[in-house]
Amino acid sequence: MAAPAVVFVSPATVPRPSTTAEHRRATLRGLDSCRSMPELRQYHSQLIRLGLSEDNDAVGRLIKFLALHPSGDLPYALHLLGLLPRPDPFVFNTLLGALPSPAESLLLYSDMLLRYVAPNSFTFPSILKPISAGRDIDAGRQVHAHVLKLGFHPDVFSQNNLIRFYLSCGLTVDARRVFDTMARTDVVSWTTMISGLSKLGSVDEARELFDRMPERNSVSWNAMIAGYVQCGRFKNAFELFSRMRTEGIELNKFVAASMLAACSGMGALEQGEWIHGHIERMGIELDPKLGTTIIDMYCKCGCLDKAFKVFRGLSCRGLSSWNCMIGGLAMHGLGKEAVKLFDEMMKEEVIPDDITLLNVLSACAHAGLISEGRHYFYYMVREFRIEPKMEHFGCMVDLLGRAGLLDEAKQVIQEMPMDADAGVLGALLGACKIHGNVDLGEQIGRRVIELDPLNSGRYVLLANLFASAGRWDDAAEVRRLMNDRGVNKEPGCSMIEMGGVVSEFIAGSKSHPQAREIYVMVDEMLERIKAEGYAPDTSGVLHDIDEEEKENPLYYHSEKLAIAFGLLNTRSGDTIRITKNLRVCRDCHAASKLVSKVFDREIIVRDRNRFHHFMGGECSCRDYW
DNA sequence: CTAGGGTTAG
Repeated sequence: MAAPAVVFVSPATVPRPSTTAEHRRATLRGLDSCRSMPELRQYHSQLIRLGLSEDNDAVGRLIKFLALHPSGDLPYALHLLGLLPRPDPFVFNTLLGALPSPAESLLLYSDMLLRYVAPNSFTFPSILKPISAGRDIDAGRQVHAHVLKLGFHPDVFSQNNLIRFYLSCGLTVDARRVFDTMARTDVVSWTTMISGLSKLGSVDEARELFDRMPERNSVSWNAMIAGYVQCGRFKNAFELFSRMRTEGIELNKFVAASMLAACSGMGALEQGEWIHGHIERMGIELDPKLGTTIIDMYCKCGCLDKAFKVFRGLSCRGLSSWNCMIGGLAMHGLGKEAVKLFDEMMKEEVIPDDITLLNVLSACAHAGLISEGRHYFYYMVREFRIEPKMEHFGCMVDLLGRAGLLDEAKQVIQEMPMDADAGVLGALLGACKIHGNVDLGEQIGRRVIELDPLNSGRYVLLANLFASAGRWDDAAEVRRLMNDRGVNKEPGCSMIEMGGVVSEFIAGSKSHPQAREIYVMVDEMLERIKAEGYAPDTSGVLHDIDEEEKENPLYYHSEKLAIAFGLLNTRSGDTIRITKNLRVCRDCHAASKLVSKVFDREIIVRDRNRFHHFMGGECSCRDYW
């Protein structure tokens, strides 16, 4: 049956219902499907004409639209509430949840009490929404007191929202207290705890709850999987995912998105492709978020062409899709292409944000596009009205410094409106290392270490800078400082996926089942590239930009082990993909170039900063990294 | 022909 005709065009066309009650009903139904402000105004005037301006139900629907719809009008909603002689809890509840700040929400709540409107079980979840979002601890505690005072503690909805509130404020103990004393919990109580604890870094505590919970749905599974992904524990995410599959839980788009992020983190292309395939097989629609997650997966797994294909195929592209694609091109050193895509985005009149510009600047930095970088940096405020943040300055320092324009980089730091953080100064330090400016590097390096005393990379970089200048005593002193502070070097680790299985290698480690063959292969590999002119870069023990254990011979850096494993499991013409946690060192970079030529493989290495595509003895970064 | 509003996942 067709929907009943509702009237908001002109009085002449209005079909006249026989009774006012019928008229009222039709108007209320129509209001529920109202989609725009002009339409709403028509309904409002109609309500007034029907004498319904004091009708809670009717005006309540108006308020609901005004409060919740994106094109709504909160002040108007509050105004209407003020006109109601006997507002009911519903009207208050709707507005309590829609107000932007905890203070306003709390104020309206006290207004509600002053007008003798009794809160019901919908009231506390509503008011806790802005309070949780605004992390207002005092407001939340007051609400908690009222939940108890007014006897709503048996209400699971209210309790679940108190848990959410405490977790959003980082108050794990309070959240736990509510959770542990609940007479009845439901799946949402458990899932809220799991998700909240994970976001606060207590994934293991979350996992204990997950294992104990009486009933799990796909939301619970995904909350736990996402928890692992967010803290970088991809292996745990994969383990849990396969358990989820064996238990026959639906792989919906949320789980797919989480797992795609896990694949991105590990650079696990085959797994990622499988998830993408599953999304297609299941006919799951690509919303902008999911589409972007797939694009990100392909970018971070080294498959730019596939990322582009998905990007081009998206029916609904969000800003983040553009940002992601531009960032992907940047990571792969394709600066010109990134700038081109940015131009295309401008032509389509998509409004860029700070991330867009950051990615454009980073694209310029990775490709050495100095003048383009300067252009976008100086014009981002004027043309796009985007104020540069710390990261933008860092990017500029990186761009200029890497190109050897140390003075200009220094000038950027001096002129920036905030104090440079360790990231920005670290970029300058890196540039000093590349260009052998020991004096500036020493000065900057010491400041970076004080700003970021727990980051091993900073010490290593400064020590290496001293070592490269022959200042061994200074280098040793920096190392001593690092050791005294108990800062440990992050061990270099390389991952490679073969047949859907991810193998991890740590420098010098022999724990892999094929370790013997791999080490034999490394030796053969090095012999064969030596014939092509490879000379191990052993100039000084601490010579590399970063960071693999100097105690381990250069030859058994994790990257070389991973390449050897890749060679054992591929044939001539194949591609080997490796993901590293640190930056690729100079020696491994040189070796990889030659291996790609001698063994006829394309080797794609993702390091901490960017991608290197080695082929035919060359690297896509043109040694500019 | 007195409903309408609230919580967990990317």
